[in-house]
Amino acid sequence: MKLDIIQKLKEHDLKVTPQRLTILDTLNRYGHASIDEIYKEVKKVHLSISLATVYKNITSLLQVKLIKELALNEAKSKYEIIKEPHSHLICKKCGSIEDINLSEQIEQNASKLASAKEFAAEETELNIYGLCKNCKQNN
Amino acid sequence: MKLDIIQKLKEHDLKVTPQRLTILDTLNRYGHASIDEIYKEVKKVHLSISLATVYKNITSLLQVKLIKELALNEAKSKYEIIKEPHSHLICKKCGSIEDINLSEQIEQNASKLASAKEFAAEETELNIYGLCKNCKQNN
DNA sequence: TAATTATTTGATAACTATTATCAACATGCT
DNA sequence: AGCATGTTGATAATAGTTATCAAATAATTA
Repeated sequence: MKLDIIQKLKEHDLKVTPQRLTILDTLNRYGHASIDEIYKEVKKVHLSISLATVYKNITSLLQVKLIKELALNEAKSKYEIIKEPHSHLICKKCGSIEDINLSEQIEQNASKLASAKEFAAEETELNIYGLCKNCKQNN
Repeated sequence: MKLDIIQKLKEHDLKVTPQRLTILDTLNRYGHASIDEIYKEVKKVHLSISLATVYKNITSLLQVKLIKELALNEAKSKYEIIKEPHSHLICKKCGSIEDINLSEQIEQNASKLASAKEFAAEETELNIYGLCKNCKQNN
């Protein structure tokens, strides 16, 4: 089930610890989670986990590109497991984040714009801020 | 020249102080700047400006929407004066940021995707991470 | 499976970043 | 000029992140 993850950890000399797996599992279940959210959630399983352990793991998981940061305007960064490229619908009110498929058009268009400036694009990030379905109604 | 800015400040009961104008001027010249960069720069003019003053100004300028935050992955946020919508080419090596025009196509496409999810899009943000012309060469 | 090595964990100290407080001061208005 | 209100600068208080290090654990080897 998570053989690919374990393999990637081993490739980079990262050990497969229960804490690390629980962090990854939390990210999987949450989709996107902040340091605090991860910490609170992982503590349910590992009562004595240290906040520092969460930070250290996030750093190493970023380095080996198992996860990526999602830096947000006026809010704390969230982290997500790397999968296919996608965009984000970010609710300004409740903070919820929904993934949507990045149409290829957009990505192609973006890298075209970039190469016109002789910029070597590696990653395209499209974030849409606004109000989610729910918050739009209860306004 | 900056009548529109002064007007907007007054509309929101923000006073036109020299420090505040210098911060705006710095953002204008830099294009994008972090808190630290603004602080260092403004200090050249106002020797005794406090870091707290910079923070407070950034907060109030954000509130009245004269500037916006640019939250970056693995780097400190930068701030920019709000003008026409545009995208960013962000160099992972030197940290430089270049504005590019967001083709209308992309924006339209994005809000189409959003409304399909019943999401009320307010702002679309397209960031392209990679290597700038310069860093690409000296690699 | 015991021994060995390298990494990780947890606790906490150290450091960095941000916000709050408040008296003195500056701005905008009349 | 005089008043009301917002701002500044200094600094204390918080919050967020990173560094340190001994004890514990995972992975490897014998």
